[in-house]
Amino acid sequence: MTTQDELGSHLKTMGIRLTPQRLAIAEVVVNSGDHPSVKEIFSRVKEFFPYVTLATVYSTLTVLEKVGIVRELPFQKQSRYDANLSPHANLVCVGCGSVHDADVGQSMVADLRDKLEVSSNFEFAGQRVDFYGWCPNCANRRNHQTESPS
Amino acid sequence: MTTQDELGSHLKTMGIRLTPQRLAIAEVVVNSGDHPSVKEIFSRVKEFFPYVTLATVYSTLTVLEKVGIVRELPFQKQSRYDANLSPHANLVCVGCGSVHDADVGQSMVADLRDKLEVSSNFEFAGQRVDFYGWCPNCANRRNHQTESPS
DNA sequence: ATCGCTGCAAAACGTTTGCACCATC
DNA sequence: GATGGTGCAAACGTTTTGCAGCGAT
Repeated sequence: MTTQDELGSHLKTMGIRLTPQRLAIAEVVVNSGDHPSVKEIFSRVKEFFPYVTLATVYSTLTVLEKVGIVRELPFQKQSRYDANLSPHANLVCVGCGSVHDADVGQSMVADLRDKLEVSSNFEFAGQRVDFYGWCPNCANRRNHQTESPS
Repeated sequence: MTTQDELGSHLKTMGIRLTPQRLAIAEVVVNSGDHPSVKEIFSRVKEFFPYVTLATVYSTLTVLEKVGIVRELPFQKQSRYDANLSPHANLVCVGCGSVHDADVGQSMVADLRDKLEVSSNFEFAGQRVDFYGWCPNCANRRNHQTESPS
């Protein structure tokens, strides 16, 4: 639950020029429970700014990432954007493609990072933890559906 | 250390037609310590089969993934391929782009998965754990290099 | 001899870039 | 009024697809 005002002042604080499009794009990503793809962000923003283009969405997302408001999650087909910047795991449904944060396990992600940090001479800067599987809906549909429907 | 014969019989066992190109592509991925990109696989295979094309490499990698010999690791710019199918973490250098398996932490990845599996109603099928940072080489170069060289 | 893989070319797709006009500061 | 963001169009790089000839079975 982040207000437009909060987002707006955050952007201004970072010396970023504030436009209605940027505010709308930021709000879509920040207030989406899921991790929307660029096209999803594009179409949601289009409801308010019918003439907005993908180029603007891409450019704005890059700016928002640079000031630390969102994170890019590159996937095979297209990138999604995440407003949760703390170490956490994502649950990716291989059925419907939905992506959601795992409700628990944040500390384990941090623990794993700490452990790897001491046992390797690697300077850690970030991480990406995705678990693939079937969300409740898709798992259900999968189990109750015969291979060859009559 | 996997021999061509072992790879060959694995492919034959799966009912996959065995060609010299496929053998070479499989060997490159399986016997590469790192996780080569498609273009890297392409150029390594080209040393032995100068007329091989990217289309063949892509098609073969898809087949190899289907029979469970390799895994695709999609990155922002291009996909890499990994022959280590057990749950593990990757160390991705943001300086040089290299990708290597973390030597420890496999059990923690499995533990995290187990914990998430009981606390969510998600049917797990796989995972991808990447840690981003600076490899020893790039970290060194970064620390010993002034921002503005004279 | 059959089936399907290879190599070639073209298409498809997400993302990036160049530029003139316009809005924010 | 100056700077830089927007929208439009074209470019780019990776991946996918269609197809004829050839190689593995």
